Amino acid sequence: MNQTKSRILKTAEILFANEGIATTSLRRITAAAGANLAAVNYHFGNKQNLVHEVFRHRLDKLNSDRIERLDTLLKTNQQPALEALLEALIFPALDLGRDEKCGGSRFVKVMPRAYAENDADLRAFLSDHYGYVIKRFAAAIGQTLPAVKDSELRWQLDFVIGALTYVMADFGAHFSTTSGLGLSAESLACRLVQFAAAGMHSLSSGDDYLPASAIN
Amino acid sequence: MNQTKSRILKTAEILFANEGIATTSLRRITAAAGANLAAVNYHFGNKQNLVHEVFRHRLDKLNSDRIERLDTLLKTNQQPALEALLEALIFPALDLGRDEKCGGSRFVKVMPRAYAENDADLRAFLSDHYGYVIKRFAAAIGQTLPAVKDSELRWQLDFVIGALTYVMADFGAHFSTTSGLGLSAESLACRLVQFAAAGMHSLSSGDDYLPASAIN
DNA sequence: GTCTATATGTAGATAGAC
DNA sequence: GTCTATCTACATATAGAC
Repeated sequence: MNQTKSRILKTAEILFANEGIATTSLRRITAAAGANLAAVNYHFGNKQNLVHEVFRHRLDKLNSDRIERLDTLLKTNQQPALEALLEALIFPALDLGRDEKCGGSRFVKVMPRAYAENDADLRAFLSDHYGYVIKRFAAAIGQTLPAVKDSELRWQLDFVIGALTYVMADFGAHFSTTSGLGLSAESLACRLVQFAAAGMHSLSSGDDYLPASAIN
Repeated sequence: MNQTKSRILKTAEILFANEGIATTSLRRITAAAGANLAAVNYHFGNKQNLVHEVFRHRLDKLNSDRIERLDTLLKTNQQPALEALLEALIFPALDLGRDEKCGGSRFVKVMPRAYAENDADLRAFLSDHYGYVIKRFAAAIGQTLPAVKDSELRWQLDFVIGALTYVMADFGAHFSTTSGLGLSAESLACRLVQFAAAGMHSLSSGDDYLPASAIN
């Protein structure tokens, strides 16, 4: 890849992480990258495509890692444990967050913005390109927890992905400044897997929780 | 409150929810509210103050509801169950999400943006005004789970708030279009409480989870 | 309290020289 | 492939008439 092009891509990722996607101007990006404003349009066509490329650059690998782990699990074990499936979903994400050298730890702060900024085009791009990953995990987890309806599973996975997304952003923020508050990405990932598995097992146990207000 | 002022406040909330805070212009707000552009500066001073007022308008009540529930729990029971404490944290948020009539269901889509857009001023405002709420819950939960270190508890509450924030935004989006995918806000809240309590109990049990990759 | 008009800055995008 | 210069649109904010 052209040097100017890759500098713009890298700088865009940093600024998107720190200052948001919609609010970061092309002028700001090119100035920080030591490139000319017109270079963005030359190399990427327009801002929208630049945003897509920033995500594609990281998510292609993250999601192929997830699918690879999932396939390995399903090949060696036709009914993997919930914990193992959650590991396959969660560990690659926090591996990315731990990757200081290639800048993956920067990208984990960009990801939550895709959800929160709610850019219709970006959501469509992500859903088109990576939606099948969540679908495949939902299907595999559905096999492991047959008592749970599909619509229930959908919400439970939302809990898990919400916690993962939020904690990645928070972890990314603290990791760079305070070296992780004494908690490594790996141990954080283990805690999240344990947390999520316990939560999902509890919700699939059939022992429905009743609010205290309904008991009193 | 002046009619023009309250129309601007309400319209700003809707547009912030749908299109983001930084990216929604005052022109767009006043045009949609049927007001004049200059009215914003007259009634709110500047855009920053308008943003603060949108949040204050909802969060004052949400957080006083949480504190009221927490105080009631602590008054009648000096060691409340984890589930009860999580209810006090979570139920008011999903009550707000269910409030179609007064527009609370709109606001739940604005809240995640406060995290994601990472506006330093807005974060400071929220932390200054409402940070004590999370601190009080952390303290109360710490009493109930004495085996858990403060720094651990911090991450676990992040899991919970991440799941809550994410699911509120997602729920708000689907609630308005499909009437909630067959799941009421109340039952969603119960599931989240059960999920979070099971996760936190598991992490405080001392049975540390080991990744499958470490076992093989 | 509400309006028009305008000052001032910045956004994305592109034409055309080199 | 990279630059300068510029177009067009839209941002926040304010002064001053009514």
